[in-house]
Amino acid sequence: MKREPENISKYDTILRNCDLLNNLDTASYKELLSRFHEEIWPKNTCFLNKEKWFHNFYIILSGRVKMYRVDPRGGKELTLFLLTRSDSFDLFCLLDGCEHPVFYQSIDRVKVLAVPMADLREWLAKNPQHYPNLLNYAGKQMRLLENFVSDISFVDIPTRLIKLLIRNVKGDSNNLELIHDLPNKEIANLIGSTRAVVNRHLQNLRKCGAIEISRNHVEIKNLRLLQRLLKLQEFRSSGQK
Amino acid sequence: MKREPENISKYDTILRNCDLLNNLDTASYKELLSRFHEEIWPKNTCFLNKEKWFHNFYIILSGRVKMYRVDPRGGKELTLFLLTRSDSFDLFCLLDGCEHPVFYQSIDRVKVLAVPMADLREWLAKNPQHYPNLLNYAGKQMRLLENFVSDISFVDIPTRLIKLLIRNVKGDSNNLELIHDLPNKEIANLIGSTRAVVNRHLQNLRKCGAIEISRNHVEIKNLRLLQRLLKLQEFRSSGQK
DNA sequence: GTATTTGTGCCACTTGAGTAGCATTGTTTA
DNA sequence: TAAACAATGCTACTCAAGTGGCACAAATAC
Repeated sequence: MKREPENISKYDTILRNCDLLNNLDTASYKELLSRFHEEIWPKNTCFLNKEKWFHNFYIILSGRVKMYRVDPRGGKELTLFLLTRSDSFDLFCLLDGCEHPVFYQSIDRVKVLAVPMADLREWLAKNPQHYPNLLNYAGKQMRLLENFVSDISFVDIPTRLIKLLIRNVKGDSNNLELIHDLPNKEIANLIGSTRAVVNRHLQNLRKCGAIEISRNHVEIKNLRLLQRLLKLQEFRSSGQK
Repeated sequence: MKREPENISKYDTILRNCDLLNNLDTASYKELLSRFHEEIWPKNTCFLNKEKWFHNFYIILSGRVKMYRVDPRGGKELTLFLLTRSDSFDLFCLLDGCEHPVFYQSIDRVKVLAVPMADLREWLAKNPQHYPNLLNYAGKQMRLLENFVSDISFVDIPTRLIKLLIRNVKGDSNNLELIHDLPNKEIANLIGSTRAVVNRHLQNLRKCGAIEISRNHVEIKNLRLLQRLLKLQEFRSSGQK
């Protein structure tokens, strides 16, 4: 499955969009990429982090990968990050070299570039001017996690659902990206809830004309309405106090 | 309030224990410390992050500082990190240079070493061999956040409370550190709950002899029992599925 | 083409966490 | 020392979220 860097260069736009690789000079960029090779994983492949990821670092070229935790008790799942093109993992292992007790699963057929973790560390040590890129990326991820914590603790399920939908519309269109074709169960995992509850609230949103639903498909019908509902939820909560 | 580095050297053990400064060579260490100055904040001083912290980076010498978020709606609080001696902040701003929408409040009279964020960045750029320290620390914090997310989403309040207590006993003793003198309200903020609910569960733990409670004081009476209760909770939850 | 699996929609039901309120008891301050 | 304040202990109540179950539809496998 190994390929030469020349072939890799066709992914330039994807890679330049990756937080770790943007604004690199051509020399560093090429040297780094020469250490990568391409891998393809079929849909729904699942790995425990420590087995494999511990030794490689990946950048996604196409397809989606979810990083999630499983409740050791009930088997409930929580999706921490839904990774897509230009995202990379596992940042945790890269940062501190420890195991990371999470699972990864491909949601589509996925193409990645892989590099041995040790190679990447070596390259960083040799080109320390690129550390700030990594720091930036780490900061970004930490902010996402922090927002997740406060959302789960402050915000109720219907509001979290609306926020999820709004966050995933592309630009000013009504087009849902990334999550439009997920089953209710996966949507529930993204906001820390359950299939039945998410379905209940999706039905409410459908009934008021904000969205349309079919099997493995959610479509935004009225983004403005969703935004108004969000404001309303915030108002209602504060009014009650 | 400025002091010379000679005075600072008396804090060596505290500073060497700080994740950012351990295993530095003496030269880098001294050069870095020379840029710091000491500050003292009275008890219960509260700052919004972006006003002040944006420009300085702090290492705590003594006393506790909580980093927390406030629900814009209800005014509910969530304590994200309870920082103490050898901890530092704000890591988020240091990493990516952006504002960080959190509050900081001193819980005790607090002594810190402060350094302008720009100085620290400059020092890092000049001594890039020390970036890995920072990466390590960032990784550690991310893991804490990730654990927080999954705890809030998977684990019920009584269990989170027991985990908080166990996590804060010093060594093998029964001594609660860091949180032993907090009011119920602050304990609630630490696990994402409310005063009344936390009190309810603390009473239960008291009634079965695991802890003793008085005003602004929680004491472990039977650590073994707490650990057994924790196992029991995990068992009960999984048994129900 | 049939069987099986996967996802949906919707019911009735349970429950843990949050809320409101208040009396009581320490602690601080004037 | 009195008054104000802060923290606690408890009660009764509400409600959102989760649970269990089932019929039905769509997709997939055989």
